[in-house]
Amino acid sequence: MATSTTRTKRGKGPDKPAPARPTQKDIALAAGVSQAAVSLVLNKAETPSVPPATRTRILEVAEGLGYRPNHPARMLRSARTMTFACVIPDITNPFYPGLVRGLQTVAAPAGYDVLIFDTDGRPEREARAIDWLLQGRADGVVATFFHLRVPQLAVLARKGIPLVRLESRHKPDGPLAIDSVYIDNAEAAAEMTRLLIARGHRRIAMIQAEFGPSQRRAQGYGAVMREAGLVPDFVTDSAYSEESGARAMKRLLERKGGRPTAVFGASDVLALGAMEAARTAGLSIPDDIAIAGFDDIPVAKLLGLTTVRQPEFDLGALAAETLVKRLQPGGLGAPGKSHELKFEIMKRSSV
Amino acid sequence: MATSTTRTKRGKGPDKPAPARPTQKDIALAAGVSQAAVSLVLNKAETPSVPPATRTRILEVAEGLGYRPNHPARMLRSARTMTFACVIPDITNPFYPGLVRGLQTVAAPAGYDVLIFDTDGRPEREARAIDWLLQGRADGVVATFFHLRVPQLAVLARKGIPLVRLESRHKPDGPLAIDSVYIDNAEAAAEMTRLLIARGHRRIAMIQAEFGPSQRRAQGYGAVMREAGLVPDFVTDSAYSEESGARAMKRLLERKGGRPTAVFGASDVLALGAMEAARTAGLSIPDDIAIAGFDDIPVAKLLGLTTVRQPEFDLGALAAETLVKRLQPGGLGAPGKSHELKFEIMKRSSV
DNA sequence: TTCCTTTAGTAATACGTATAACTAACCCAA
DNA sequence: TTGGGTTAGTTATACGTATTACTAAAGGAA
Repeated sequence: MATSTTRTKRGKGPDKPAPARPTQKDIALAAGVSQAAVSLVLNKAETPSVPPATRTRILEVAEGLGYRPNHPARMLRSARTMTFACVIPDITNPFYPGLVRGLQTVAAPAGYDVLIFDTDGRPEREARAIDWLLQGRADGVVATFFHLRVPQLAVLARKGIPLVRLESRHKPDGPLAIDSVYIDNAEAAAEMTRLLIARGHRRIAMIQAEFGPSQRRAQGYGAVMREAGLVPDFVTDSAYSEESGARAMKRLLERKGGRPTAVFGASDVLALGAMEAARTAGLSIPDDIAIAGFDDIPVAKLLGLTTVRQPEFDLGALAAETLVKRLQPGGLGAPGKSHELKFEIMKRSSV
Repeated sequence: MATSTTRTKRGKGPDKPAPARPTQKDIALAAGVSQAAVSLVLNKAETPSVPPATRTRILEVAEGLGYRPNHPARMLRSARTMTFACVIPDITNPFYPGLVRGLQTVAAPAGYDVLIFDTDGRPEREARAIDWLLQGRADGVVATFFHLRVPQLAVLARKGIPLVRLESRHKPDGPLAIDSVYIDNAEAAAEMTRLLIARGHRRIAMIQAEFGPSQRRAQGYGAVMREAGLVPDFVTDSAYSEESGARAMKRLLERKGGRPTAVFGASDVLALGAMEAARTAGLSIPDDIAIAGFDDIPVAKLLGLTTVRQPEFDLGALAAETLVKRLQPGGLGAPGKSHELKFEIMKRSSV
């Protein structure tokens, strides 16, 4: 028993003798019971085999020593991490913090923590995320993948890790524990395009990003344009960043054939960059050029940006609910479902 | 040995037979060696006691089975989580994502992941964060606490978990592994106040939040105001949110004695709310009322908000570097240091 | 041949928890 | 007085990994 008390703990290096975090063994020793009894009392509300007196003593000793359960040990033993991972391209894109908040709001009461993994929208980082998840660091995942498709993602589901994808359209049900939440991006973009046309615009350009939901939004825009007998006009820059948006706008403004009268950014961040570039070029919005976006990030309202509202908080909350259900007994067997939420066109002053 | 192959794994419930993630034992079995040999090969670059042929065989089997190390088991065994926690009031406040990015940028190459914990700026959630950290979920922490002070935080350092606080001023060195990074908030606010006075303003109000760095900023503002023979004028609303800022501004505008000519928001988010309220009231900025903020969040530039730039990315990166150093052998013994970074006044069109 | 060294590993253990299986001591009824 | 049941626990084991201490076999030198 002396071995237990002389234990030095965590790194036998030349560090200061950081006092050990007390374990159940320490409590057991101090309370004169076995470690098993301690575990029983600490975890079960009702313990038929431990009388109230002993129970109280154990709890008091635990309290006195400042006992906190060792999370890694619990994870190992129970094969549960009580953690959700949130895999997103970029936390500095204002769309995602809202999503994260929605996730957390549902996850926390269910006992789950949320861990953020940024991919930068790069394929190798997305692959790393999968690898990371396969190490058993989270019980479930909410993710936006720009590059990976179901074949690469299926490994998660097969290993018992449910995944909820933030998607840009309805996905057919599949046999695996891969669900999705989405708004109909194509229809939303179509509606926004119709609005621009209704306002009299004929030369409408769309600023796209290379990957991600931009594609689907472009489809909606393109379809409506052609339907109206107009020519879709795409400018693609790399990422969902203001810099990309500004660069694309510059290219539009420098064109020989004259500039468009309206520009539809595939995301608010792109639209913001476009607005800045337009202002820098001395154009006034919406008189000289109309600008629309997609996402309705918090700033959009302040800047008067006309945009498509995605209910990001609700999307996150719904994703979390889906995961919580999946992780209840038997939940992994159900086929993958696709949940649609409604978008809304926010008409403001930029159009 | 049949026991190992018939193992069903993770939840003996009525779930689908999710195939087990292979362990070192499985590799050992398939390669005809012991688990110890597998661990050796997988972890050490050089293994004198395992010849190249065996080594290659083990690696091939591991690859073939799709082996991924079990993170919880590693954590338990090595008492290292390879995770940093980032404890912040609210990830939707645009100041923090930049900080997180800085953190991640330094943490990732050093092998650390970053986990986000929102406190909402509420004392009980801050206490929960401490509790959570004491469960051994992270090797180090970067945090902004609005309520907890060193006495409550010391427990982390005493248990060997280094902490870097995002502070609003210099902190004297302490014996514990508690460091801080900061810009001189009082001086920054003072300088901004001087700018407002130089622009001819006499009636300058400050919108404060109840807790957090607002206090320190208010001190700088108050000192300069009094020095200049002016009367500090504080309006306090609860949180760092646009709603709070707008509410506070409304109160300022509805005052009987006439409204101030300049308003200094203790944070950009507060200033943004104030701007909106001013616009709603039909005032033009800066002609009818000047507005200044603090933080230089990304939108500030777009909206032309004059503000104090905090190098949030660098603050995060520096915090991460500090943690990485602390976690090197012997790093926990050094006294706590306070690192100052420079702020910058961003003069834009709102003042 | 004997002893020593090298090679190529293996066996055992610990990390902290949860839980299934067991048991000693006592009481009560038949 | 024997058997069964309850009370109050305990013992043992497993989760997957990392690491220390050990060893069997082969090769070489004296």
